[in-house]
Amino acid sequence: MQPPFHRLEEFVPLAAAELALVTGWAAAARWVERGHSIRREGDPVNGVFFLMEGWVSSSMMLRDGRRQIVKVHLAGDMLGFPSLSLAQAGESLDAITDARVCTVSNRVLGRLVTDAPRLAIGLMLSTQKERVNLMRQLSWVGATSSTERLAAFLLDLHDRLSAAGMALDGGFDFPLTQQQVGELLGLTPVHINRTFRTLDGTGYIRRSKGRITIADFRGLRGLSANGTAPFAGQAAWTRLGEPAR
Amino acid sequence: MQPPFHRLEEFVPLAAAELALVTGWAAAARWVERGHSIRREGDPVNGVFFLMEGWVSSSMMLRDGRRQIVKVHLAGDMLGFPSLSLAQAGESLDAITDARVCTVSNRVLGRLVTDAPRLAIGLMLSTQKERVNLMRQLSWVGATSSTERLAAFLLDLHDRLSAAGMALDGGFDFPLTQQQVGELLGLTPVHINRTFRTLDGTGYIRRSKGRITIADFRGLRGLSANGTAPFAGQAAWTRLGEPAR
DNA sequence: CGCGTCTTTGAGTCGCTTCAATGTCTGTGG
DNA sequence: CCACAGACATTGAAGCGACTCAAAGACGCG
Repeated sequence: MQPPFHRLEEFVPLAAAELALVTGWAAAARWVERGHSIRREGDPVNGVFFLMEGWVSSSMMLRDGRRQIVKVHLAGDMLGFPSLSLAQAGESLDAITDARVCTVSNRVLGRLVTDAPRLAIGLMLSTQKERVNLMRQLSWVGATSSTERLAAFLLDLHDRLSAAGMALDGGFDFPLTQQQVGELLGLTPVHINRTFRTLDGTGYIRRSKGRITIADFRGLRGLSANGTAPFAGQAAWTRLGEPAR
Repeated sequence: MQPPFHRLEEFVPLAAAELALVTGWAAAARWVERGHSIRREGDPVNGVFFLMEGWVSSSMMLRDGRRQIVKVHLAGDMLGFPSLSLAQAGESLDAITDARVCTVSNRVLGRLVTDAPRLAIGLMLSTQKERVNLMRQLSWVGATSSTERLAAFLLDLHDRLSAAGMALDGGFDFPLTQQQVGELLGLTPVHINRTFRTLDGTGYIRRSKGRITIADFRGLRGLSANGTAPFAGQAAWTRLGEPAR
């Protein structure tokens, strides 16, 4: 199976040398078992990570022990970028399923601007995309009901899995526990359960163990409070004047 | 009054040529009146903005008309970066007070990597910082009570104003309406009001029109659910190997 | 003075939480 | 191959925090 570079090339196509570079990262991947941490809040920031395979959550802990999952990462995502601005890591990265990740050290990152300028710009745009996604999630959590929230999340997840070739006919693997979904959407696991039951009771989705199928896209989209974000793809790069040769 | 470049230099000190560049931006500033938009959701993405003076909100609209304010920007902030990844702007930028902003065009941005590499890296780190802040806000909104949320927001705001020299002895101007605070924290204006009254009834803060004073930092911090994020400052740059000459 | 915007207050309701118990599945060891 | 433990899902009942609806102050401005 080829490494999931689709996210890296979403905004800027990679030059041959750059492709070689990231292929080099991929060679040094390591396995992390389900439930184990890739990096914990407070750990030193030695670099960022590239997720080759599996699902990983990025979360922050509150003082009272409550946890907010900030994002569920899929294969192809870069992890840990935000902590570059911090003295110690501000987010925990935990493997939801068994996961394969490789580390991109600070040193390599620092050289990226000169060694792989197109990749650097691509990562910058990718980071902005993550910010948009965070803003969208914030708006779900801040301003919508549990049904709207869950609907929006499932649709978003489907789109992302779909882009990675991991969804077929609206169906996809779903390894998250209801507890985790709750921590992501700011709801209790109990209420997540009732909301799930509402959605599949109404026929919007179907569930079997470890798997979800979206049965009625139109209906779900009707529930969800905001549409799909119009990411610009390569146009974002062109717009900047394709500065990196 | 000198332009608020403190945010631009938080992570990487600017070279003389770079300082000249941003001073050039500042020369072309324009005024935006309180209540008016700098850019609306759906507008074309012609560049980003630098906020010279005043308060600006960045918000997303949901289909049902509800609005989520994603961030309150202060003088020195860069605005509109996330929309670089989008085909049309995904966020509205609205002047909360009269504001002075200048535009940084796509073309200028595109050249930044080669023309002002240190600034480019500084902006990249700054963007990561914004991501951390967004994550923190998400965790407030997703997992804390109204009191904790408001306390955390006021403390955070104070710290930011303080860094810009706009707070004295815990006191600062506060031009937001309770409606806007509600849209920011995911609560109704009515409930924001009651929460405010609780906070100043208990003596944590004092309010007079358009102004807030934090009277009991220790107490407020006790309410707030997470501490201050440990931003790395110049160390973040050093860690990357100071790659940009 | 009068109008619009914002703040404050009260009363009633609802969505989500809490607490608690039961059901179901999976893996594991005897 | 069955018994059992642990993790997860499901369900019910009761409570509470935040919302809704509504009305009345307070302030600023023309």
